[in-house]
Amino acid sequence: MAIETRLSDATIRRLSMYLRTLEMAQKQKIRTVSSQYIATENNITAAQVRKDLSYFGAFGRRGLGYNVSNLMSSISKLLGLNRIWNVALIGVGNIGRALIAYEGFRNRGFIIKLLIDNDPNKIGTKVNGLTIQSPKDAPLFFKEFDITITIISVPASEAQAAADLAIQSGCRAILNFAPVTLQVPPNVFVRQENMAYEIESLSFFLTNKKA
Amino acid sequence: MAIETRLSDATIRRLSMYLRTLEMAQKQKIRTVSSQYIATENNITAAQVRKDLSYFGAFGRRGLGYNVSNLMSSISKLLGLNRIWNVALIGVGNIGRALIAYEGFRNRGFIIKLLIDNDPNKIGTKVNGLTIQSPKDAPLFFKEFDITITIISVPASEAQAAADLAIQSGCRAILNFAPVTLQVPPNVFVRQENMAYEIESLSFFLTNKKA
DNA sequence: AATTGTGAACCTCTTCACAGCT
DNA sequence: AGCTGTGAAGAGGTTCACAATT
Repeated sequence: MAIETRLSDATIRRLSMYLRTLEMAQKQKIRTVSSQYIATENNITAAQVRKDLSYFGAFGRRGLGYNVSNLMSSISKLLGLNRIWNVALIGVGNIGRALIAYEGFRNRGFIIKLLIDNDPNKIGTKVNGLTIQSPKDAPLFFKEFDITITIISVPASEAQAAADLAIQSGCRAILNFAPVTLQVPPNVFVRQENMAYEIESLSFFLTNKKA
Repeated sequence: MAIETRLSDATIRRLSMYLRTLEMAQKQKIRTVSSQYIATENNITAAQVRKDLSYFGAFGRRGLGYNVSNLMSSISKLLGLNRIWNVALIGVGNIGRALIAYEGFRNRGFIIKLLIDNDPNKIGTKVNGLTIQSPKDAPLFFKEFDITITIISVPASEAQAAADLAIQSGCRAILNFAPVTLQVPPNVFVRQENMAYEIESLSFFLTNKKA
């Protein structure tokens, strides 16, 4: 099915949430769930769940609900999770190392195949069986490993250069952990992952909203 | 100034972005910036910047723009960043260790003072000078270190228990790295940090939107 | 001339409410 | 009776456009 409607980022993120809810339900041998069940697990409304799914098709049965295993496989397909994605990681520091070992990526088919760092002391050494490569060899290795997604975990001051390198090497999707807004061409997708922004919003609420 | 208007999460997150833009401007010895300058750096509109700031007061001068250093200190105060926040971290695994070393927290006054893990082999050992404590001693240590924010970096299956522990220990703000929607009382603030959700939204776009 | 601050218009996302299916 | 799918209504967030100020 072609996706025509303008979909919000929020809808896509919620699909990921629904998928986890379904996985947990399946572990508990639950065969069928209602939109209300999914909603309660995620602190949202049942109408939101149904509306989100309706953008992509009709997956449920009126009066009965959704078959857990069918809906899981539908959402997996929608999110492009029924395949392997080869991932490069630029910046093998503390955060980078944690991400290399992170099961949450590997479990979903995101396999880190290429490590890049500009520190001469790191280049040539191995982390988790992968040799750290020099930025100047990036275009070569991006092609060799058929990289489609790049994770940036360098300091803020180097993030734009890292993004430029990934894009020059043919990569169109970036997950950025540096606290910088990257400037990229319109055909490149960027997701910002910002631990600092989130903790700052907590301090804002603690400071201003005496609950 | 009392904050009465219903503020969106998005506005708060953008304040963090503006603060970083201002810091970068200051490093370049820029004294004054326009809303357009801040907007361009963050890929948003100038009207959005002005509207966001207007919720909190009038920080600029018509015809001139915003004084960098004044606006920095105003936003810092708004976000509650003009002080130290004592932070506990539950779950000293790969992600946890990276967060303990993460400069982005410390630089902003978020100081990790307490480490908790339920692995008997870890309890009593030290990481970055901090002794890992047992969950059963949490209430005691939360009080002793005056913890106001808890970072959860345990596996998904243990995240709710970790949140319950933090809340029982008197903590009202949680930064959650586990891919689970936490159920908490209405007076507790939770921010979800989900690396997996973000990379999945990249695979969605790569799969569906041939740009 | 440049730029802010802001009410109003606009647009997008969420919720409602109910017809339609099981 | 129970629950989905969805058009319409409602709420919320963003952009416009311009008066006010330097």
